This record gives sequence, C-alpha cells and structure tokens, in this order.
Amino acid sequence: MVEINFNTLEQKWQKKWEVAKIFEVNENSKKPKYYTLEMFPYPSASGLHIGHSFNYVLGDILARFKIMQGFNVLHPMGYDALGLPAENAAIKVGSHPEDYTNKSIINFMKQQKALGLTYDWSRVINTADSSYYKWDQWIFLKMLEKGLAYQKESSVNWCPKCNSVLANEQVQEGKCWRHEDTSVEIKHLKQWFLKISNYADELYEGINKLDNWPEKTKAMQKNWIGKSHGTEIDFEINGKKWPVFTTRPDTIFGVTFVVVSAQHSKLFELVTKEQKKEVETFLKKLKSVSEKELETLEKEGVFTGSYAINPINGEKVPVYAGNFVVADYGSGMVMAVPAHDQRDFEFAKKYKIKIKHVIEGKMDDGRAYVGPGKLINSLEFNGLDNQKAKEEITNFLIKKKIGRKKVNFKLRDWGISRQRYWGTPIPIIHCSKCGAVPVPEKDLPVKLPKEVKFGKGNPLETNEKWLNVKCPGCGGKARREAETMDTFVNSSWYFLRYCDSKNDSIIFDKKKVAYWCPVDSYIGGAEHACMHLIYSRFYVKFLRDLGLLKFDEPCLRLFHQGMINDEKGEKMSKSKGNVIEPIETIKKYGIDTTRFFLISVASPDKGFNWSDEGIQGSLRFIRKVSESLEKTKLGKDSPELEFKLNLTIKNLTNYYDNFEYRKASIELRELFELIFEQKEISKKSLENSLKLLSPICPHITEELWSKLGNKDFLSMSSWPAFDEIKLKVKKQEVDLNEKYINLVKEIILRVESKGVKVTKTYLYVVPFEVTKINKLKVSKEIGKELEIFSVKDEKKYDPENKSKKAIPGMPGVYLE
RNA sequence: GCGAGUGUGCCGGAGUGGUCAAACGGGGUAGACUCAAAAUCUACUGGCUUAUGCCUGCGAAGGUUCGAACCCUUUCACUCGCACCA
Repeated sequence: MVEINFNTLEQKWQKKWEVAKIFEVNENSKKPKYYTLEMFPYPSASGLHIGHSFNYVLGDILARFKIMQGFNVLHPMGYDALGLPAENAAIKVGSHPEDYTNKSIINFMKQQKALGLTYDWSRVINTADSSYYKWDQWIFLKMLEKGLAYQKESSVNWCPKCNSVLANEQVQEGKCWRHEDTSVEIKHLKQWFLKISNYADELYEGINKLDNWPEKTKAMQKNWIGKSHGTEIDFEINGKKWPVFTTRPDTIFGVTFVVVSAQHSKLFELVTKEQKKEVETFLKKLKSVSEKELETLEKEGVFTGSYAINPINGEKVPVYAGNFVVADYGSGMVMAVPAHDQRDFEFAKKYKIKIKHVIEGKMDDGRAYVGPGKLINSLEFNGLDNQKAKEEITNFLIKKKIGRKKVNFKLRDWGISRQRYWGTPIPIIHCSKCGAVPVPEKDLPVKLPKEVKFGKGNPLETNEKWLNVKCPGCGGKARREAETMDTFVNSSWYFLRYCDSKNDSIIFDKKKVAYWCPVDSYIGGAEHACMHLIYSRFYVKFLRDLGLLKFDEPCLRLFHQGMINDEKGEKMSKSKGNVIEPIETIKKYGIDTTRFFLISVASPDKGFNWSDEGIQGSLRFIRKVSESLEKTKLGKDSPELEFKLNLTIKNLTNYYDNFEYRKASIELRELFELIFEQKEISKKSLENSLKLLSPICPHITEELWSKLGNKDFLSMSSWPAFDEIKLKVKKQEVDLNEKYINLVKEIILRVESKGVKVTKTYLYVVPFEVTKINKLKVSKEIGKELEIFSVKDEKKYDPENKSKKAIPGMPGVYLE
C-alpha cells in the first residue's frame, strides 16, 4: 500500500493559501461580516500544547464554515505577552523577559501555522510591544480624566511568591491563583484602582442580555458581582449616625447587638477607653491567624464599649467588633438579629447576648429561624407577613428619614498595581510639588526600559535613569511611577485592536471597529468567567461612554472548550511529563487526522482523555477518504446516496453552526462509508461531500478538490445547499400500511393480554395520510373492525381525544 | 450551605414519547489475506445453546401513557464554580 505523505501535501496547501492571502480580510466587502475569535495565548517557551490546538481548531472549523457560507470572516490571532509568568520564567533561565517572550512567540506562531489555521496574520498583536501597550496607557489616562482611575491606600492581597499584589479575582481560597501552595498575605499599600464598581449595575443587568453565553458563566458572573437589594438604616452611636445595610429590615425589632468589622477604618472611633486594650489584643490575635485557619474560623468578637440606638424603638444595644463582618461591603457594619440569622445566632450564643424573636417560626435544633412568617414583638407591625413588613418598615424608616432603600454589590474596584517589571508601565509621574501627574498624551508610550536588575523587589526601581524625569507640570525633579499594570488590562480590549492593529495615531478607527465588532463568536477556557470576561465587558462599556464604540457587550456568543487530559484522565502538566505536543502528533499522523481526531472523540465543551490508540481510527478514515477518488468511479448517484447527502448537508449546516462538531464527524463517517460502497458517484456529489468535510480536514479535501479538476480553492468555495424535497420523498417511500398494521397489531396484543377485549379500532392520522391507507387491508390484517379519521375531521368519533397524538407516520389509536 | 451541570453497553459517547438491544467510534473475539507480524477486509461483541422469538436493560424508586432512555415526582451519586456580602 502506498503511504500518503500527509506532511508534504499539507505544507503544499498551506503555502498556496498563504501566497494567495485568502484569509486576509478588509472592511470593503459586500458580504456580511463574521468575527470569530479564540482567546489569545500567553506565550511560553514550552510552546503549544494539545489544549491550545483544541481551542484553535474549534475556532478554525467555525471560521472555515462561515467563509464557505459566504461571510467576510475576521479570524485574528495575537499574544498576551506581558505578565508575571514570563518574567519569572525568564529570570529562571537567566534571560531577559523581552527576549524570552519574543522567542516564545516565534515558536508559537510556527506551531500554529502548522495547524493550517485561517488566521489573518497581517493583524497579529503582541501586547508586549509598546505600539500596543501605548493604548493601555492611553485608556488609563482617559479613565483618570473621568475619575475612574484613582489611587488609594488599601489593604491588598499580596502574594509573596509573585512578589506582587493580586486582584480579588486572582485570590482563590486564600491562595494565589498561580501558586496554589502560597497563602495570600494582606498588606497595606497605596495602589492604583480602576472604578469597575461604577459599572456594577450595568455589568449585572447586562448579563440577562447575553443569550448565547453559557448559563454557568452567567451565573458565576452574577454571583461575583453580587447585586442585592436592601435597606440602609442609621443607628446612632455616641451621638453620631452610623449606617447599616440589611436585606432583612423586617427583623429590625429583633436587633440585640451591632457588629462592626474588625478591619473597619473608623473602628477606634467606637472603642471606649476602658475597652481599648481588649480590642487591640483581639486585633493582634486576628493578624496571627493564617489564611488556612480563616476558612474554618469561628465567629469571634470583642465589645467596643459603645452602644447603638435602634432607631425604630430606641433600644440600646451593644456594639461589637467582629471578625466575620466584611469591611468593604455595605458600610462594614451590620445589625445583628440572632433569632433570624445563623451567623448572628452563633455569635450571640458565644457571648451570651439576648435573642429576641420577631418572626413566628420554630428554631430547629438550635439554629436561627430564617424562614417566612408573621411578625411578633414588633409593635404596630405585629401580624404582618414578613415580606410585606420589609416594605412597610422601610417606608416607615424613609418617612422618618432614618433609612433608605439601597442596592449593594459584592464587586470591588479593580486593583491594577503590580510591583513587577513585565507589564504596562502606569503613565504617571510623581512630583513633590504637583503630586501624581499624568504623562501627557504626546509622550506616550512610556516604554519599559530594558536595563533593569532582577532579584530584589521591583526591577523598575533599579533603573535610575528611567525613573528620574522632569515633572510635566512644573518642570521640577520628579520620579516615574514604577508600578506596572495587571496583565488583564492588556487582554481587556485586544479584540478591538485586531480591527485596526497597525494604527499608530489612534487606538483604532471607529469605523473599522463598528464594522467588525462585536465579536460574533468567542472561544476560550471557562476559567476566565470572572476575570477576563468581566474586565472586557467593563472596558467595552467605558470605551462606549468615551464615544468610541456603539455597542454594549464585547461578544455575542461565548463558548468554553473542554479540557484535554492524558490517557489516565489526569491534567497535562510539564511536571508530570504527560504533555502531548501537537507538533509530534502532526508529524506522525498529519494535521487533518489530528484535527479530525480532536473533534471526533468528544463534544467540544466536554474535552476528553487523549488516547494514542484512538487516533488510529481517525487516521484510517482520513486514508480512506484520500483514496476515495481511486476507488469510486464518477458517474451517476444512487437514490440512497442522494438522500444521505442531502440529509448530511442539512444536519451538518446546523452542527457546524452550533459547535456540534463531534456529531458532524459521525455523519461524515457515515456519508463517506456509503460513498465507498457506491459503484459510481456524480462529480457534483463528491465535490459536495468534500465541502462538508473541508472545515475539519481542509488539506486533503483541497487536494482532492484540485484532483477533480478544480482550479480555485475549495476553502473559498460556497457551502452546498440541500434539497428539502428529496428528504421528504424518502420519508413517503415507507409503506404506511405495513407500518400501521404492525403497530396496531402490537398495541392490540398488549391491551388484550391485560384481559381487555378489543372489538373495534379507530385510527387518527394526519390529513395527507388518509388516502394512503388501505382500510380493508389493514382491517383484515389486524382482524378487527376499523375506522380511519383525519385529525382535522370535525365529525370524527374520538372520545379520548387520541387524535392529538397523531404525527406524520404515526397515528393516534383508540380501541373499543 | 448556595449556584450550574452530569448520570446510557467493556470504554468514549449519540439518542429527548413508537421504526431502540440502542447510532458512530475505541477496545475485544473469531475469520480472510500473509511464511509471520503490522496494515486492510468480513462477522460477532446484554442474556437465552440461537430465534426476522422471548427476557433483561439507559443511576434508583414511583407515576402519566396502549407504549418511556426520552414526560412528571421523589431519591441517590458524581463533577465544577462561589463561599461568613448581613
């Protein structure tokens, strides 16, 4: 047998596509646009792994399908090159991050090109290039102008391994998202923040409009943004008003104490002289608690010495400092109702504080009653249903001007300061006279200096020449901001830049972005649900408000690809040595086989366990297809093939549109299996079959296409249409009489076996079947008297309304 | 605890009311080819000593229906995400 040299064949076609520039696109097309995007990679020296390829192949199949469907398809690629891992990896191998990254990118590109992807390489982006991050800085300055970028002293999450600050989203179970063995420390630092909270409500409500996003991702984002409606109530403490947020104003008569967060910035305004020592001891103890213990921490607190006055009934209740109250949510202070809140209950038990019931309901096995009920012990509100009471009490408080309705969000502002080198420099100059002065727009970009020393602390602090500059305000001595931006800043808007990636005078041409965006289909890992995918929604809303965009959401459809594990089902990792490199697989089996295998073993969203044996099956199929021309003569189609081809066109059109590639691969196998059985097949049908396979296996189909005498590219040809009539004809070929006889016989048998005597049978069929049924024949065969009605027949005898069950090819049956 | 989702044959997985012992693939068994192996091809691959027949069967238990893997109720198991947000 002649072994096909897939590698040569594949390279040949890749070269031809490249020379013809068929995947390079522009806005001057009469076709409708389609923007499909895969999340860009973080280039590392180890190169592309099979999970990357899976991601790209999923997107590529869609892109190829859409091209053939007649869309003007934008399918770009770039590199999320800035960030800590690259810096750390570079230090480890004794290289400079810039050199390390550039090398990695070249390697990545080479491997991506080998996959035969439809990228428009003329638009490639590298976020580590100052021509890109210049616009990060520009956006930052715009945010500063609008008051959305600001500096504040705050407690921040600090990872000792990264030697830097982390955003809230980057802290997972008290650990760094990059170092699962490293506990995050809390440090107090002056930091730059982006006011994402300004958009909290729009980010939350906008989720409802994201119809083509996975439910799970939407739920995660909602949970993360955490919108809750409640009431803010003023409690008076030592003559001053302290607001408290609650979602349960109906329980206000049950308040027996108030808890202020131990981290509250104004805590000591509440602490009396007598209690000062005790509170300080408590705070010290809290600091010594490690992050691990925090997860199972018992609710603890200490009396501050102060009392709060419950505004609704004037009751005096003690104020505690507690470890379980979140300082920067609401006002950092809560009213405690131990009878109807589990946390308050535990706290009250521990410190022997009074528990007062204000809602009817039993407290089971020593737990607070949190269910619904009627109010008690609540003066004029007694007897009210507690849901109703929420409104009435809030209205009462509003009238008295001691409370108001309030919406609170869990979403915090985004801390973007990083004390590391390999990130976008924050375009700020600190002057002793003028304070923090923005770098003038004309001086952008602030480039990263190459000369720095790595090792201790922030490398940017080691280049004095770069650091020392004149103040743009007064011209005096000043110093650059030595912090860089979080890497997620770079990825928050890169999909916009693709539309005009070479523009060096403005961030992008509004018209070009208006043409291509929003992204029609976005593919990437689910791990970005609460980081990248919230940040980019925020950026889009901000840029829209600047007047640069006319849409609200970055992408209309989102798809998360599954994980590819090793044969044992374990996650691939370098340390385990179980990483499958696509380059190796491609060399061995060819690209088309690899692509076919990747999508045929599992649903794209579920992933699968890699198997070297499994790929043999795909190889067998690809070989057979590539030999199909020799095996099958060109001629006429059999009716069977005609039908199957039509059906396959119809189904695959749907499958490709909905990431159901696995099903597509199955039907393609069936179709080609049938083709191999044929003595002859029409050229047109064979060509159409090749078209159907082309998105998954573009190389061999292109080869066969040209062997059939075509001079153009199959990749650019038009998607085949199917003939609905031919599908219907096939259905009608089935002999209804035979079918109905068997069916009714079976039912009668079943019913009679239960002891019921059947004398007469009624069939209800869809109208066009009425004439097709031979009443005499059927009646004779089943041995019963028979009546046949059309379901549309108004006068039909149908005591149990069985006619509603009838569908084409399936009657409703009533027995007497 | 809250949220999202999943449970089908040896395995991966189709199938959402009748044509289902259940697509397609992987694996396995037997046979053909071959000196032999690989590749390729053919048959079988829930049980019943073999039948266009019966039984069992789609996590478990009930229910609706002439009929359920598919609809309803309850339940169990697993996976993932969030977790003191008042």
